[in-house]
Amino acid sequence: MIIRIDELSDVPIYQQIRNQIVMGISDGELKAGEQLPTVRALALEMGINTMTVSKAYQQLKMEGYIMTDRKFGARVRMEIEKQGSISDTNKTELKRIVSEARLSGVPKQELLRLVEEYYGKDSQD
Amino acid sequence: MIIRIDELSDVPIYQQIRNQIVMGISDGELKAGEQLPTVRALALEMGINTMTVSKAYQQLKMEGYIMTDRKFGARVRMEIEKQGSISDTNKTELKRIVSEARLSGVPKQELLRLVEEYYGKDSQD
DNA sequence: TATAATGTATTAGATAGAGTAATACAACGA
DNA sequence: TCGTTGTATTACTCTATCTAATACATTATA
Repeated sequence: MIIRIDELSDVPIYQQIRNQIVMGISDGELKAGEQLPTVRALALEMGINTMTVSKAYQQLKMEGYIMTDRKFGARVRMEIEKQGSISDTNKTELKRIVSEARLSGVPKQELLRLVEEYYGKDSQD
Repeated sequence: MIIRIDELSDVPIYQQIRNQIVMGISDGELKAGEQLPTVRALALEMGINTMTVSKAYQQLKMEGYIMTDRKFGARVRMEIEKQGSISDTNKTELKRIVSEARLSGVPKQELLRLVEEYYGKDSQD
């Protein structure tokens, strides 16, 4: 999996790494049980510090997305716990994005289409 | 319009103010041409510094949402320029939110419903 | 047994952004 | 003239981010 860092973004590097891995899992690009690059390998590849990658992995571990092990390194968890609800923070963010899009003249259908695209195949479909 | 600041949030205060005003405009709570509180009044009311509010207003002005005038203070712009598209940043954010929701077991329909709710009545409906 | 690789902890420092604070200025109405 | 408006300026504190250099425990492998 290719991880790209936007140097101009105000989103912290470790957060960008974390986000892209989460999206990779959701997309199916990263499968359950799959091993992630080692912190050293990823840090070397991206030209950043080891601890920056470690922070991303720690957060992912704390959130239940991955497991870390000195034996196998970092792997995607087999069964990610399902809260079943959207966090208040994400709800507020979603409302902000929808509001900005609406004021920019983006049709509602375009937003719905994007959500469909990003969500992908639903197991309930 | 009531603006609430989440002290625990890692979103900067001036950004929270900016976001809530944008959402207020989209919701119709703030109408075109309506006058916003003065920077001093809002700063006093919220117990924050004048310049923090000024930063929020400057950003809103730069983005085309409001107009500032020494005569009338800050007002919502009559005609907000419509780009017609969603910014790359917001697209990435939207994908992140959708991915997290999906992995949390939130059904696609729930997300679509939220977007509908936040968007409100579409002029094209 | 020795070596290498794993995630992690520790400590320190540099840098930038956020927020506060105190003033001051120009523009405009009353 | 006086008050209010947004804004500019300057300085300071505080925090988060990121880098840097090590070190440690654990485990597979030669």
